Amino acid sequence: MQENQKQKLIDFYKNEKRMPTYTEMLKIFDFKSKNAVARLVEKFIDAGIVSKDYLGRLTPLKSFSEIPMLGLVKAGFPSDVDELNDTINLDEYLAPKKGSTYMLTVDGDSMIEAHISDGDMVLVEKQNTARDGDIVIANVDGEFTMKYFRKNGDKVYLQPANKDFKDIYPTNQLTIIGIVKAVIRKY
Amino acid sequence: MQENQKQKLIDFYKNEKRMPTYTEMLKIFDFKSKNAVARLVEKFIDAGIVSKDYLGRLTPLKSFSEIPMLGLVKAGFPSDVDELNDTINLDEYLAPKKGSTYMLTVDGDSMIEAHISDGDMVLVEKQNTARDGDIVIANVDGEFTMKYFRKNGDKVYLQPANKDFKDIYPTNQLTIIGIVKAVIRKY
DNA sequence: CTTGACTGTGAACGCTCGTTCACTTATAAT
DNA sequence: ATTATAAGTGAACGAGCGTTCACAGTCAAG
Repeated sequence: MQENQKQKLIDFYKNEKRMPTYTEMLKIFDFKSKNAVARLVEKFIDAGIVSKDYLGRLTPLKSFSEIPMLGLVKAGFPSDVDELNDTINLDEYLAPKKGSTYMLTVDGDSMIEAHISDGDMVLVEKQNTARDGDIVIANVDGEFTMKYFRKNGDKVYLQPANKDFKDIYPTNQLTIIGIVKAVIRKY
Repeated sequence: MQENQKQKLIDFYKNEKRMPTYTEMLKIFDFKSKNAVARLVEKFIDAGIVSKDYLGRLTPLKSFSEIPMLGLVKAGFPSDVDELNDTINLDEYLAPKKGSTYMLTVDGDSMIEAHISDGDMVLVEKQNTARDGDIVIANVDGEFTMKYFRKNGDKVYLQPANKDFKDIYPTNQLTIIGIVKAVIRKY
């Protein structure tokens, strides 16, 4: 099996969000007999690229949606990447609670000392409670903002991560809207 | 159609990486006739949750893999989330070149002024060229490191983002291994 | 040249899929 | 009570699926 056959299969799955039928694979791999396809599928299975579920249907395995997790930067890239079996699915890793996760763009540098810069993206899980130290999206007296949530006894306030900003003590209302679960910056 | 029917469908797709057959949906939705399933599927299609491709096969739409992109933090959450149609697929957004993207854990604070901290994750695209200003993973004289890549005429060196570190001028060898495309920090 | 392994073709077959039709039950309006 | 609409049952059907068999071509080893 060639590497580009594997890629063709992955490409199909990416485009169609499903596995191809054997008839479709005739075209994909330029065969003329479904038997040839069946043999190729067996090789895919042996190679651990796909599997068949309890109904005998083709299902994609890790290589379709996961990316390799290497160790520390210091360790560099291993000579043989195949040796590594630690992989991660970005979707599941970053947004496990799909229904209640949202992405926001950061505006301003009030959290710069927490290494969250203007223009970064944050993944927020919607919920209305927070613990001391969480980075939250909150509505304070009608304004939306992202800050550290601080709770000291029954004293509650929002704390920026920037010397130029002051702590925010709500005068009327402080509503926790969500908790920042991840920061993403793209170059 | 109830919301939890939609969720059952999404859960099935998440687990099996494919859509259920009508017979499987009998169990999922507790029907006894495939006709009832067919009617429900029509509603799913009308609701824009799934579609049928050119072969008449069910395929998932955005709600299966994408998360909503809201605007700036300042803008807060809209009252009606459904009004937003801007969504993003984390996998495609962060790792468009699946085959050559790897995830590394950052070791040390040499890039702290670029707001990349010890313990952060970086997504790296493997390639052996870089442009001035790129953040690269490189092998300098046998050591792996992450730094700014600097090129001034034919003078090439690596520059940390930390006053406590000095620029690195390779004595023997400098090999670009990959370019940092994204930084991810999870809380 | 023979042999065997590998790879592909072509055709046949049973099975399950999604569709469809007639009928029944439930819900709500008049 | 009557009617209309929606929602579910059960059975039947054609089509396409994945499987399998016999057979042909290719290539390297003996």
